[in-house]
Amino acid sequence: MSDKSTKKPALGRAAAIGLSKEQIIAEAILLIDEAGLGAFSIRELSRRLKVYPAAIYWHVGGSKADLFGEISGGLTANLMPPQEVSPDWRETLRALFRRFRARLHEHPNAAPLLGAQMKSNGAPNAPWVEIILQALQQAGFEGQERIDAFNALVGGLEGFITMELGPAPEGSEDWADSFDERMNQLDPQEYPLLTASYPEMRNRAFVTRWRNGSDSPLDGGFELLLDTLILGLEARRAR
Amino acid sequence: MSDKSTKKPALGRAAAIGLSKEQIIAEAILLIDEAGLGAFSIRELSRRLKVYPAAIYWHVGGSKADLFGEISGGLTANLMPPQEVSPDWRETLRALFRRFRARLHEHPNAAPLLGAQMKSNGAPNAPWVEIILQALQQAGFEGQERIDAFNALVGGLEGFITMELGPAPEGSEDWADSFDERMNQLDPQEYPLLTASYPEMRNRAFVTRWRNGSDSPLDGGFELLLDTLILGLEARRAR
DNA sequence: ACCTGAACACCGTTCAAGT
DNA sequence: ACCTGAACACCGTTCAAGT
Repeated sequence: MSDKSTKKPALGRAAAIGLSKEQIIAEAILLIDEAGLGAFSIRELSRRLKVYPAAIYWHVGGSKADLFGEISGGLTANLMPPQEVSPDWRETLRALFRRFRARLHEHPNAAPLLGAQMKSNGAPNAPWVEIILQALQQAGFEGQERIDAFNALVGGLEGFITMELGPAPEGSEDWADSFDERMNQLDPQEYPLLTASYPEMRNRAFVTRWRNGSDSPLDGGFELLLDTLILGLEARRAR
Repeated sequence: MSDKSTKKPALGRAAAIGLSKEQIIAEAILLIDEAGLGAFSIRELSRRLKVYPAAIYWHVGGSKADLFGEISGGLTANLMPPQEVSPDWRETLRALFRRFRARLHEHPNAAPLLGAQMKSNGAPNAPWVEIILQALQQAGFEGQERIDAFNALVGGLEGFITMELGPAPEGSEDWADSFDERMNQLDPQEYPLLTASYPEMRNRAFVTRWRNGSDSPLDGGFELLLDTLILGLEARRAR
């Protein structure tokens, strides 16, 4: 029976719709990009694909979490091919995490799937991990300290991006007035630095913002963090 | 009419149940601690309090997000009284962020409300911000660089904790087998460091874990991050 | 193999009505 | 002022049945 790769997709058979896993994931990312993770639902996705909700479940393993895992996995694949790894571990780390951040900024609404939840397709991003471990080895870290340094780098930098792209509160711009008012009520005697810095920190710093990082990216903070971590790792080795 | 602070809570009137905002928030935290953020719902909360769902809405402003904001705000209040701030900025930062992490580890399931989502009651934690800005001033940071450093510290450290306490995948322990198997299939030639380190990294490092930080805390990574950041900030000032 | 169609057990939120 | 009771418009997921 030549039911494999006939041009017409199984015309006459029941499955003439030709839904595929890749197609579902692609449409899911589109939906998340447009409407946000909070507005995403299997039912809305099925409406877009013009199929019944149950059709989704046939292609992607039994649950919404599995679908999120697939999306998450695809988002961070192929970040840095081996030949682009620099001989200088500092450059390698800088380039790797900058690309990682840039990738997530392309799909900010999907970012929480990575850092905030542990959604994965069960296939850890091995090349990514290996590059970081290798850089740390070059920097002189061994054994348990290398693993701690790995966690510090990943937790610090991916954590930053996760917070940066965390979903904004619902009534996006209604917050401006109430937020500003509360800030103006603060006693400058008690909070001299915060009250003085608020004009520059407003929506440009954690805690004092209500817009998220896709509208107001925190480039300066990320670059300083990256720089400080590398400087700190050097200083630690120098002791 | 003395309907204020009579001993018996308005007996005879309709509202004899005596539901209060504080009571609702306390029970909500209990529910989140026990069942996790994913299993939390207004309806389940109302069942525990033995009231109709709509009763919740009367006390806490119009939405579930507002309730989450209240919880989030209460969780980080009173972290460090002014008299406990050290004259050494390094000690101040260390103590502040260690306490912050300890606080979130007491309610790990509620942690995503802080870092991962921007849930807040509209009242930024002013004392907390002021202490960090003050420490950075003592360290010699001014103007925009101080704000960048603030973002680097908060994003890096709170981000680490957010990732550390991110919710684990659903079938908690079913992941062990499939995860181990995938790791054993990796080519040691291609991934020498990862395959060699996997025994020590299994559930003790980001990316190579399926349990979350309340079961498997990443103490070493956090301490190294804190140390590295402070060393890095010093090195940056020394230039 | 792939999808329909219907069903089940849930949600968050609103609103009139009661006391 | 505070809560009931019912309703509305949604969910995720399962399962028999169709082709």
